[in-house]
Amino acid sequence: MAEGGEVTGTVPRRRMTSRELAIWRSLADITAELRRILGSQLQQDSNLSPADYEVLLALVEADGCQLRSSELAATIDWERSRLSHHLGRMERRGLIRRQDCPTDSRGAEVFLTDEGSNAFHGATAPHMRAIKKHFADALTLEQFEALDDILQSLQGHLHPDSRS
Amino acid sequence: MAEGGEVTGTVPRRRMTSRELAIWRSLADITAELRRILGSQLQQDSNLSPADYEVLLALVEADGCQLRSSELAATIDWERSRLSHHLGRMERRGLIRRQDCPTDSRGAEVFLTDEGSNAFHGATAPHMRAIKKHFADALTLEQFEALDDILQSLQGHLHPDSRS
DNA sequence: GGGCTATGGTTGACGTATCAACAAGGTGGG
DNA sequence: CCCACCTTGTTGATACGTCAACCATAGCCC
Repeated sequence: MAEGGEVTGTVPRRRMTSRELAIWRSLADITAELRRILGSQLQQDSNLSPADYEVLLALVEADGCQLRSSELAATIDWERSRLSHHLGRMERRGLIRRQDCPTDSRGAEVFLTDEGSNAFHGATAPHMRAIKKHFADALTLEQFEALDDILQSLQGHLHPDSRS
Repeated sequence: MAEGGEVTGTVPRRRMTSRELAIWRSLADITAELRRILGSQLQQDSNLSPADYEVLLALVEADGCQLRSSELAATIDWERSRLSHHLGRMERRGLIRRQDCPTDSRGAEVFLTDEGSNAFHGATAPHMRAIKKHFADALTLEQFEALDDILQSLQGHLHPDSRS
């Protein structure tokens, strides 16, 4: 993995080649298609959008299946506004409920309903199967190693100072 | 790149490991963030959305900077309905225009306005720079090789029969 | 030609994401 | 206590993507 004799370690190199551009486009297209496939599979199997699933996952993993709205937003890295709109829709569908927070009258506690919990648990197994089928089954162990390495480089490039 | 002595060539392997799942989540998150960054940069620099850019690119590369609506849809792989909505918005902004097709009275020809052409040409250089800065500069040549290989595997897995 | 089906394109409804503005409750310094 | 300021969460406007329904024309077969 170590560089050979070529220089230009961390210095931005010359120009971007057309091959590098093509690889970016391919990466963008293929990941978009994977998202689309997995999303519509999830919708078909469980009537949940990927966004629903993300919210439910965060709640299931939280203590007592409930979270302050802003903690939930921080957990899944959403803007508060987006979360508020989405929680409104999920509440209408009976997946979650909100109630006033006892310790801060501005706040809201979000918690799972039984229906939300059932939906999440019913969705997980088919969703994992779909990820395996469409993504994991395509790659060899060596390719996973290489991809992990690449993703760490990209992550480090986007957020240079976040540890680990 | 050839497999060692391990078996299980094309047969779906055992279970998906949690590491493989984590790599998928990381891939999805990082590519989403890259799209977001590049998209908002494009918007800031040129007041174009990524979708606008894709449409303009297809038109610029077409003969005479014009295309039948359905050819355009095929070129960029969009549903006709999505394209129709988007062309409506782009037309309101003066980026493109539509006119009846002389050889097929159902059809519509889409063509670039001067404004659309200028917007596209002004957008390209900063957009390329942004892709270089946020994506290409993060990776080594070896990583590009590996990523290309991985993407071809994924592509082949998603569309087994499309040549090259 | 008359009718059937396929194709090209538009529309409306709905869910979703982002932005800016906002209301209302907290917090801390004077 | 009071006021300025921060945080929490909601709302409305706008843009976007998908789906199903739709209209008009083209192509075809009798």
